Amino acid sequence: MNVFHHFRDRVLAAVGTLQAAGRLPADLDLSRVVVEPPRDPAHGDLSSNVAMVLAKPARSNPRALAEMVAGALADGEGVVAVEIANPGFLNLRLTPAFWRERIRDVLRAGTAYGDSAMGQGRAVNVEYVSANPTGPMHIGHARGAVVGDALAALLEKAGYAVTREYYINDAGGQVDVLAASTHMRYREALGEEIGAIPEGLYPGDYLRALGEELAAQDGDRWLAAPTEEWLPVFRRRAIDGMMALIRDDLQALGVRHDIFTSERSLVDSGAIERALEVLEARGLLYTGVLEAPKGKQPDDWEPRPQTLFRATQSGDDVDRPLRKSDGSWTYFAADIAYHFDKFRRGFATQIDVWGADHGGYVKRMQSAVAAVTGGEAALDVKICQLVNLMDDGEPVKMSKRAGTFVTLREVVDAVGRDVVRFIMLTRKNTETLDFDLARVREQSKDNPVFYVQYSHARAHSVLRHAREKLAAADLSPAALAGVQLDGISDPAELVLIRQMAQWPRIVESAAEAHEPHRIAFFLYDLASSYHMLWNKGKDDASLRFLVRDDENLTLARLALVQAFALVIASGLRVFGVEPVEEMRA
RNA sequence: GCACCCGUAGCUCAGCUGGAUAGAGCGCUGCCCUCCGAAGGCAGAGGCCAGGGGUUCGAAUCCCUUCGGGUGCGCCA
Repeated sequence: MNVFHHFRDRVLAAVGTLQAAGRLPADLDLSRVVVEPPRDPAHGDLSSNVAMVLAKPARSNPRALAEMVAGALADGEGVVAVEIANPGFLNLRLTPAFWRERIRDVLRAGTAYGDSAMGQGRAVNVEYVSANPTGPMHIGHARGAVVGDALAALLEKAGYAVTREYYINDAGGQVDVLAASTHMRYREALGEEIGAIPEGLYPGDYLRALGEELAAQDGDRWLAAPTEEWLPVFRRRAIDGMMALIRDDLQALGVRHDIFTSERSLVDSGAIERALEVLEARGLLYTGVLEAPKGKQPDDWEPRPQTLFRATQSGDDVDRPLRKSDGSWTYFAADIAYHFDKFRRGFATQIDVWGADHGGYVKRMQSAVAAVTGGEAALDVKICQLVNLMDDGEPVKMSKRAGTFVTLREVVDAVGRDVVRFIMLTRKNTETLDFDLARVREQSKDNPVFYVQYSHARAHSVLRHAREKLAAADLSPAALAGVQLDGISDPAELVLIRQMAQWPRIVESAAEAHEPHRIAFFLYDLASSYHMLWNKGKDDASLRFLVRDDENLTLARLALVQAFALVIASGLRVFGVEPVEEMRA
C-alpha cells in the first residue's frame, strides 16, 4: 500500500461526499490536493493541504473547510484523530495497528516494495555515457554512466518501459585522428622508431595493444599503403577496439545498455537527410550568415553563408549551423537525426545524460527535438557536473600528457564497483562531486555507502542470531508476514515503519523529477533510524530484537527487521548496488 | 558580451516541485559498551537560506534584478 495515495483517495472521497451533499461546489480542481508527511512529527502522521487549496475556489475559509473534511474523515479506519492546525492544515494521526500492517506490505512484496504503476508502461528512452570511442573511460564518464543507469532502473520501478541507449560518436574527425594514432602504433609494432606522438594525436598507451594486434593480423600490408587505403580500415578497427575497451569498463561498473546506435550508420543510411526534410517542410531551414560571438571572437572568424536551423523559433538563442565548411554534416545535424530516429522508434519521452561541458548544447537540442517532432516529443537533459578525484583531502592531479591519468578501471579496482556507484549518486547531478579515494573506503558514518551497508548487515546479523536461537521457527519473509505484530509499539519502532512506508512515495517523486540521488538520501535516513533503534536496545534491554522467553514479540520484531532489510535492498537494487549481509573484517 | 548551472550552519551538502519553528554529516563541547556488531547512539552550540524587489493565504523553493563562482559560445564531439 502507498499510504499517501490511500489517504489522498480518502480525503478526496470526503470532498466528494460534501460535494454530493451540496456543501461544496461541484466543479473544484482537486489536482493540487496532496497528502504528505508533515515536516514536524508533532503534527501527526499525515498532513493534507486540501482545505487551503480549495478554500478560495469553494468561497470558504480554510479552517471552516477543514472542519467539514475532518468530520467526514474522523471515524475512518486506522484514524485516531484529525486535527486542524494553523493556516488550515488537516493533520491525521493513525493507529499503531495501521502502521504495523505496513510491515506485512513490505514482507509480502519483498524488494518489489515501492514498485509503482505511475509510468503506465509508457516508453522512455534514456541515453547515457555516449563517450567518444577514443580511449578508456575516466571517473567523469562514470558519473554519467551511473546516473543514467540508476535513472533507468528508477523509471522501471516506477512503471515505465525503459530503453537504455548508447550513442557511438564514430563519424566525426576525432575518429580519423584515432585511426592515424593507431597507425603510428602499428608502425611502432612493426619495429619502426616513431619517437614522440605528434601534437594532436592520441598518445595513450592503450593504442599500443591495438597496433600490435593489427601488425600481427595484417603484417606490413598497410605500412607503405596510401592514407586513403589504410584510413577506413584503421578507423573501423580502432573504433571496434575502443568500444570493446569501453564495454569492458561499463561491465566492470555493472552498467548496461540495450542499444548501441552508431552515428556513422545514421549518416550512411540517409537519416540526416530524412530529418532535415522534415525541418525543411516546416520552413525551419535557411541559408544565412551568423554573427561572431561577442566578447570571445575566434581568430579565424570569417562571415560566410551556411545552412542554418531556425533554433530561435523554439527557444534557442541563435540559429545553428548544420554543415561544416567542407560540406559534411555537423555533429548537431547528426544528433537531430538521432533524436528523430528515437522518436520514430516510439519514444515521446527522451532523457539524455551529458557531461558538464555540454551545458551550452541543451537548448538547441531541445529546440531541435520540439521542431522535428512537431512538439510531440520532449527531451530532458541531465547535465552531470564535474567529479573531483581526491585522495584524503588532496586533489589527484590528472593529466593525460604527464601520464598521471587515472582510469575508471583503476578506481573500480581500488574501491569496488558498488562504492563507485553509490558515491556517484550522493549528489544532485547539478552539483560538483568530490570523489575521495581514501574517504570512500573509510568505515565510518561520514561514508554513506558504509553507513547504509552497515545497517543492512546489522539487520542480517540479527536474523542470523535468530536462526540459531529459534531453530524451529520459519523466519522467511513470507512466514514473518503472517506473524502476530501487536508487540510493535515503541515510538522508535513506529518511526522506522513510517519511514519505510515512505519508500513508494520516494520512488514516484524521484522518478518524476528524474533525480535518482534522492534515493541515496532516503537510504541514509532510513539506515539512521535503524541504527537509532538498535542503540535504544543497548540502553534498554527490553527493546532488543531478540527477547528471551517471548517468542511472539521476538517474531514481531524480526518481521520489522526483515522488512527494513528488504526496503534497503530494494533501494540499493535501483542503484545496482549489492546489499551486503556481512561487512568484511 | 550572451546563455546555462550553482550560491542554505565554520566545511561538504539535503530540503519531498509553494507549506507549519529551515535539516543531515563532518568539525567543536559533554555523555553512553557485563548486553543482538560502539564500524554505532544521545545531548548541546552553530542560520538575514548571497543582496534587493515582486507574485499569494504562505517563498530557501516561482518571476525580475544586482553581486559572486563554474561551464560553454560557427567549420570539436
